[in-house]
Amino acid sequence: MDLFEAVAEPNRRRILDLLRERERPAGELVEALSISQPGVSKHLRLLRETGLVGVRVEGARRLYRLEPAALADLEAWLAPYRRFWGERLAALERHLETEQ
Amino acid sequence: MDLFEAVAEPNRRRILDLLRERERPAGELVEALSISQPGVSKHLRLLRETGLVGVRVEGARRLYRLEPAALADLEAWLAPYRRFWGERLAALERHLETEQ
DNA sequence: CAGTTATATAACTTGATGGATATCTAATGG
DNA sequence: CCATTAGATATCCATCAAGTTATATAACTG
Repeated sequence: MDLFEAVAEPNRRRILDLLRERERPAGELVEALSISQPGVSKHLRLLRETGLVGVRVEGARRLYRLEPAALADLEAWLAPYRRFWGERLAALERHLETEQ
Repeated sequence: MDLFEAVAEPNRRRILDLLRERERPAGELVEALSISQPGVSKHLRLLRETGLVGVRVEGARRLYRLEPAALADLEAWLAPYRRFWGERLAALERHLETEQ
């Protein structure tokens, strides 16, 4: 599973969003996600494998944290498009100004 | 199919990348993609349905163009993470400076 | 008009994905 | 220790996505 597919799944995006705030134990993510505990565990494994999250064992709990560097490839792919729609927006703005 | 899934597929990303340069007829995309013509046609339909590309009929050909505004939701999702890994990089830089 | 070219649609196959339940492991608390 | 809690792994199932071949549609071309 590559980065793009990892991020395509809504529950996984939700997990990442939650971890953006702070490190969380798996159980907390289970509560947040309305799918089964093994389901969440599976998503967490995938996220680990793609490098998007890291884990830290603390007693019986596993604390998951965001590993945002793994999003670099997505960012890199998107970057050239950003410029693109920036141009569009700029054009629209110019148009609106002219209209006034 | 939502935006994230649309972009998760490598052939579709390739199509978008090609259309970033310029408008192209479907056939040109078929040549570039090493999958069958109907395969490409199917991807183009999905990309149309998610608003990522637009078409223009010119005689027997369909000219596809990029519709970059449709990437806004992806951009919006990614944005808060960008700040995040900026912080990390900054922290690393500070660390390296301290080490020296 | 007949044949060819460009593209879309239909039907089908296959593999991967996401979910569930059941079970295993390891740590905690009494 | 034993029961409980936290989480991972195993297995199974249904769905879906992506590819293929075959066929339909429509526009050019001689």
